[in-house]
Amino acid sequence: MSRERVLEAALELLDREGAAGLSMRKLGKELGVEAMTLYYYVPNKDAVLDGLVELVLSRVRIEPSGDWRVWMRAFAESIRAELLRHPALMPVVAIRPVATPGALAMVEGAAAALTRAGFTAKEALHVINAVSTFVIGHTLAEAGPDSPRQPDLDLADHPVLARAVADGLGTPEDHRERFELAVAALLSGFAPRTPEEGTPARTRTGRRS
Amino acid sequence: MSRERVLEAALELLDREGAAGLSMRKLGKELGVEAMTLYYYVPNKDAVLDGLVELVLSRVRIEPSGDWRVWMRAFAESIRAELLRHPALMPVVAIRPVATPGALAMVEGAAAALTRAGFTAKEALHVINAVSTFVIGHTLAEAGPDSPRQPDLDLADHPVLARAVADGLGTPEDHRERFELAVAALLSGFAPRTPEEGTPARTRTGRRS
DNA sequence: ACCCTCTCTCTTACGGTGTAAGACAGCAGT
DNA sequence: ACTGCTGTCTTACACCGTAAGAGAGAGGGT
Repeated sequence: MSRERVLEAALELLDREGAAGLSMRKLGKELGVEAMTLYYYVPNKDAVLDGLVELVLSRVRIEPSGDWRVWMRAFAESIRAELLRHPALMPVVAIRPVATPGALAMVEGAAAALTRAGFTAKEALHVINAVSTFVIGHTLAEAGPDSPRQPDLDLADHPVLARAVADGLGTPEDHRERFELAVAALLSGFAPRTPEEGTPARTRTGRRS
Repeated sequence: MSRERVLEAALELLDREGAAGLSMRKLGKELGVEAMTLYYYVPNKDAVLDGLVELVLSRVRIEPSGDWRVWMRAFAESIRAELLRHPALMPVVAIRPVATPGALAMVEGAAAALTRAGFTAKEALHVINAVSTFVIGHTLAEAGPDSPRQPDLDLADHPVLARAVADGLGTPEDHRERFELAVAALLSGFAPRTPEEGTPARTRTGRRS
């Protein structure tokens, strides 16, 4: 028994039963142990949740080399992928600012790479902040409980909405599509004051007035 | 006594005591009434939370006329402003998809305006989705509990981070600044296939390679 | 052999939660 | 006067996080 085993079991329980199903007593039962025993390995439930967030987010991959827009996009997609693996964790992730050493190191690495691409330190963190908050917001909407459709009201006199739904809005592929579109849009809106290493402002969604 | 009074009292209690302080019993006490009485006006606690989200979000203003990027930005800022008025509501907003008739009407209005600016119905909803999920994600990070600074680890060997903090990262003005920057970036990344009504792709952050 | 200390698990208990079930008061209509 | 509706209350249940401390077992020192 160890903090690691507790966290693993907690994550599994969370995935299986949802956020409401994760209680200290059930978690104890899962490990064949009484609830209070867990408190030997973990100070309280909040610490378990923090640990879960840390655990999941530590699996995010980032490889800051080459065109910064390219690896930033990969970074965004990696966050989204890890989060979508554990939808019930989303509300937890949403509230908890991650300040673990690992996360800080990751941010530092990305920021350093961005400064190498011509950004100011502050600008670099702006970019990182914009991307990560966007990803969390978007994934939150994606993974949350699907909106309770009231099928009469929906399309009645909302022609544009109706049109979009008919075009496939709301399907899983659509989610992915609009995520990628939005990330591309967001990244295309940032640029270092003094661009280095080749790759000038890649066109991607047909802008360039 | 009415659903409205219950919701008002709930919002006030939430603002005053935080999310953990909003319980049916305390809410009852606030209204000079026993907890169970509330269940005459509201089916359950989740409905109260839904009502709160609806209430706060219904105050968001949107005026879709003129340059779409301009009113979209105002829309984003309006969402942020209303959310920041009730920080304790943020975790609640984050989870609950809003599908009330009012919200739908708002979305429809914005989408219609965007199609008038040359967007496809689906594209229009992509833009709206991108902006609103971004605003929620960003405001969540902003309003959440500030990260527990461990002052030794922070700047020790993270030079870029240290540099950014020295430049004012993390201050309230910085929050606003990076919000506006990111929204501008995001919006500048979208464009209708067939732009109409004058205003071509406004420059705002010095891109234009 | 003894005892001591440390590690780990347990039991018990407290004050809180959301809410189901139903009793009861007051008032309206017939 | 009786009926039925509206609004409030009481009681109760199952669950939660966790504080406090008891007790089992192992290991080492004397």
